[in-house]
Amino acid sequence: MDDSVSPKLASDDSELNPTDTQASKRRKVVEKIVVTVKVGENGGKLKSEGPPSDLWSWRKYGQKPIKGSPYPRGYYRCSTSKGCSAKKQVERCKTDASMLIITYTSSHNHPGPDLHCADLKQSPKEPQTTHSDDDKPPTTTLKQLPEVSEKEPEEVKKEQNKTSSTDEDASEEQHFHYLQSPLSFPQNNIISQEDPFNGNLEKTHDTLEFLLDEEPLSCLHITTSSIPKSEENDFFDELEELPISSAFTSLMMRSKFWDEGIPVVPS
DNA sequence: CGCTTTTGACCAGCGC
DNA sequence: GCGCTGGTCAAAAGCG
Repeated sequence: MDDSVSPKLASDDSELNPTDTQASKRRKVVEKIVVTVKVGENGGKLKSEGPPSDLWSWRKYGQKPIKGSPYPRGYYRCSTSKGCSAKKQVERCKTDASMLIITYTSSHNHPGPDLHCADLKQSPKEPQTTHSDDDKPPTTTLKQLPEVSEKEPEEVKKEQNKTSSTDEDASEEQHFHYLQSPLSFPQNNIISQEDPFNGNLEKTHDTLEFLLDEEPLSCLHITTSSIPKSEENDFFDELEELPISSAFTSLMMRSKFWDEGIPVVPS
């Protein structure tokens, strides 16, 4: 499978981190972004650990039980573009099963899928998407953004109100979607910069920005389920402004500045 | 028929 | 130097 993926550790890290070269084949750190997502109680009900659905299509290529954690960690690779080396690891928080810890590594070597796609509730994962090559996504993406942003917040609102109490089956999937809604990432979103970055406010900031560019949707829902009403309002307020950010984000995304922006450098 | 997911094995880095 | 753990590969099975 990994057609473009060279055998073993050759293209991935090495390419991105010329400095590391062979010295650091795998375990050495690469750009790493840790995002914590609250998937709700049913999160676990989703197909195996709940496949993270982003704008990009991810293909699972491995799963391993992690020491110290009762939940296994899933390894995903971006399948949106063949040559894309973007990867992400998804694992459940050992302390809070409703929390998903998504670690993004490497960057996408291709623009990005259609943002509106995600919003439209399209299938979380499109079959190889329409554009197979690294072609650029239709500029329409930008245009659609505004619409999307307006929609998302509303939906999220509803969901929050409703789900806050129950949403068992049917909403499961939908719920998940909302959680990752690209526009709903208020600072609340738990972008827990794991240890290395922890304590570095600036770093966190960077990461946040980075996230915006890299994963327009990496956004999740707020983890703290107990959000005071007043905050909620604020939260939505932010959402309304998000559209702009989204567009901005998308712009950045297109300029693959992600490649250069290394948010986190866990020393 | 093609793609994704699942599972086991192998490889390599890291700590002791 | 050895053992452990994490990460990736590869083959098979399942699903759309």
